[in-house]
Amino acid sequence: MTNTASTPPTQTAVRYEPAAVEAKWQRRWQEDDLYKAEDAVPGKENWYALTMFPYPSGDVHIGHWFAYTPADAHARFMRMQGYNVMHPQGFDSFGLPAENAAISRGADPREWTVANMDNMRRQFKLMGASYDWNRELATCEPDYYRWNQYFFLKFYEKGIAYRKNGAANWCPQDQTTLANEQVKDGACERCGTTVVRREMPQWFFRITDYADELLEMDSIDWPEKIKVMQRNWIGRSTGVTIGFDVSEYMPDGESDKIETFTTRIDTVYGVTFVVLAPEHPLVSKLTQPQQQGEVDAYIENAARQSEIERTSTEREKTGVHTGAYATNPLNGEKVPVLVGDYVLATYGTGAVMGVPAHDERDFVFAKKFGLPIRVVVAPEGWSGEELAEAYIAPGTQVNSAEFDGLPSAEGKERIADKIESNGWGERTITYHLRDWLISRQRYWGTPIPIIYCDDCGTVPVPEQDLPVILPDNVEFTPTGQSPLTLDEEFVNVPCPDCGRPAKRETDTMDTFVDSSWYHLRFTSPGLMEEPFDSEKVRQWVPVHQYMGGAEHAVMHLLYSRFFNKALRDIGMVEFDEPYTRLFNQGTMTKDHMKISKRANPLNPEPIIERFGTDTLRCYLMFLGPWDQGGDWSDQAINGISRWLQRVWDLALRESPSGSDTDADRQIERASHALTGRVIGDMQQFKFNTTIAALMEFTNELSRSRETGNTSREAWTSAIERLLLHLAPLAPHVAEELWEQTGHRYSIHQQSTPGWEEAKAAADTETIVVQVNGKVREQLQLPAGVAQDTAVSAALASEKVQRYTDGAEILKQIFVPGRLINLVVKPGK
RNA sequence: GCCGAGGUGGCGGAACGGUAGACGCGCCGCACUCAAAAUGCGGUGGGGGAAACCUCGUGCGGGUUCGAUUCCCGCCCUCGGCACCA
Repeated sequence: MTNTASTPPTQTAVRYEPAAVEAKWQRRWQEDDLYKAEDAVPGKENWYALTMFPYPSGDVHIGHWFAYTPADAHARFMRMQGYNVMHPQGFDSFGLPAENAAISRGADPREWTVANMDNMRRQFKLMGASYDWNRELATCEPDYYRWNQYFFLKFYEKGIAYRKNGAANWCPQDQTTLANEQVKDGACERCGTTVVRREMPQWFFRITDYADELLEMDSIDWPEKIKVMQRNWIGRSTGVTIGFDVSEYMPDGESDKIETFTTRIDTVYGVTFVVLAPEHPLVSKLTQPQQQGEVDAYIENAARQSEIERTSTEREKTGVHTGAYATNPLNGEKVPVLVGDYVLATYGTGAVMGVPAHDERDFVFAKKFGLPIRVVVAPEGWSGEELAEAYIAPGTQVNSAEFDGLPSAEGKERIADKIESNGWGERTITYHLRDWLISRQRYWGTPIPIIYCDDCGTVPVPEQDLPVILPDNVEFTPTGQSPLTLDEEFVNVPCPDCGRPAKRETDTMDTFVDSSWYHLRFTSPGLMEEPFDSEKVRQWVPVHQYMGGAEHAVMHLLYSRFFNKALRDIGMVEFDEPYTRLFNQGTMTKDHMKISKRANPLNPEPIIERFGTDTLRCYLMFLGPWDQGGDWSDQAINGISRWLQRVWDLALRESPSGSDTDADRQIERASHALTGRVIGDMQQFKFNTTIAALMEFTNELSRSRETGNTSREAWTSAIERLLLHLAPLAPHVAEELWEQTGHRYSIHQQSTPGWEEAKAAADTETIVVQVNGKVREQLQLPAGVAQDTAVSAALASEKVQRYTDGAEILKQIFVPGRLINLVVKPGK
């Protein structure tokens, strides 16, 4: 320091220099392996704190900081609360960007990924997060992905994995199929390109078998929002499947029925037409010769439409007659069979019964095609007039034969009974959820361990031959086939069963397979013989606290739950859910706009250089409630910087040495109150109010120092408490001050200080006096003052008397420790 | 359209049904300085008033209550998710 001579005595000689402090402690913690998690520590409960691991895209950006540093603060807090905490970090390192980098600039995907991981690991270490790096894993390593293959084989054995030919979602840009969950608004979730449908054999995981169990979420403490999104995605609906006979229109005297699904069987007497999806197999058979041309043209046109166009709700409903008629089994009526693309081939049975009076879409369709609209569920007070729009709500059965007069809710049950007893159909449950399509026609992923033999068919790779290694040096020409198809050495293998020449499956797995079980691998990352050590899994999993963004609500978080249940069913884990608690952080913006590299950049590195990691960490947590995201301000971070500087000065300047017991009591009161607030807030991830409480305490200490009456003991203990609460939030500066105030390393191995409600309580309390609900006076009264004493004091106040003089007091409300409200009737 | 979260000073945001605006930013004033920066101290919702104090005020309209940002009913707006799911 150059200005020591001119420094006034009240100034500290050494200013807070974050860079030096942070480098020093990061090195020390690493040398000492301070955050290494033992699998069991006597007397401590385990706490598995997990954040959704990152994709190694290249740099740790501000969004990573916003996701990971508050999560780390919480993990650190739990450690100080006496838990044995494991907080691991790794890389979700298979995926398209690596391959796209290979295509666009000839980089090797593995080298590109490894270089990114090295860089990001370095940047992560600048965060000062309490990660146990001994447990780091990367999903692109054979030691990891071989277990994806292992699980795949187990699932195949159990029938959970299967191969099926069908129309799959195809992204023309990424040149691969996608799972339903990865299609948003008819476009690829990753690149935004409109998805098309393509017929091809693909591998699936039978997630639909778990649909009902996945709906059961009472045992997990997750945000309601995520639960709702999962429920909606699974989309369970209960109804009736009912067949409409079309035999007389079938070629060659075949007999057949159109199976339709409805949730409104109470409206079945109002059916005036039946609509098939263009892709429905009966369309070709039922189309009568005179309609053939029109139907063909319609189907061809529908096929050319994109998914977005077809599913737009604004679009006009279109359709065409097949010339065939179907018989309603309940009343024997024949209704026309049409083809319409508002009916989806992928939902229910791909055919619907049209009830225009009681379904908005059917209403529009009927109006357009001049089909009859028959009311069968009457609104209250309905007297036979025509409807201006479809009537959706419940009502009374009419025009429904023997069911007339019943409330529609009851009609639903009775009609379903009748249908079932006559064998016309049955009660059915349908789901929006489809099986998880896991095949990807891409290189940078886990090879699917299957061999196709002309003689033996589909042959699983024997377990002892795992892993099927992803070869290096393949050609990247996005042709719609996996690059692996061009690797002769990879593709051509002898059949494991008969030894004759056979070919390997060349598709790779969806990377969401990798992230479905990584939390298990963190318990035993180096293990060679098994995917994980069951004993250690028992010690650590289910994950106690999972943290990450809500964008994975129906992808990762749903897949992972499914995967856990499938593992349970093959006897590999014992619990039903992978993540007990979940917390979703919100999205960070800058100037209320999305942060993006190009349009609205916010690079953390210069911020760290200027203010230090601790300041950035605290600022991100101070922005607002973590789950609501936050808006970055270049100016406001100064406030945090100033505050930490003040903490530094308070801790290091010479302590006061007064002997005023009142001053000491005041500090003690503030100290205990602080701890109570901090513990409550930190438990609930309310970092912003935690920091506000610490700032208030800092202000209190500053005032106390000004008066100089506080004793050395009281002061020292207050500073100690401040540092202990600061430690999870600003770990470096807290550690440095801990050392400089003469404490033993490390502050991060200390416990949260204790507190007592009684000591946190004030000796006097402010009682607000209201007259008719308006605040008129504030009285300082001894704590715990009784109602009559307080009221007498209030009535003695001149300010209160102004409003009570000559008035009649009707009522007194007394809230202990808070207020008095005098309800008066004014005199005169 | 449906589901979820929100709407509070110039800004980010606090408030078990009990003093609305904690804490911070910004701004204003003062101190320190030749000066500036940094730092420290004080002030800072609107209107009125020299002040004491009065009054209005938490998206809009009602209601419950001694008392409502908070609870209830009906709207408006913003953000996120889903959406021809039969």
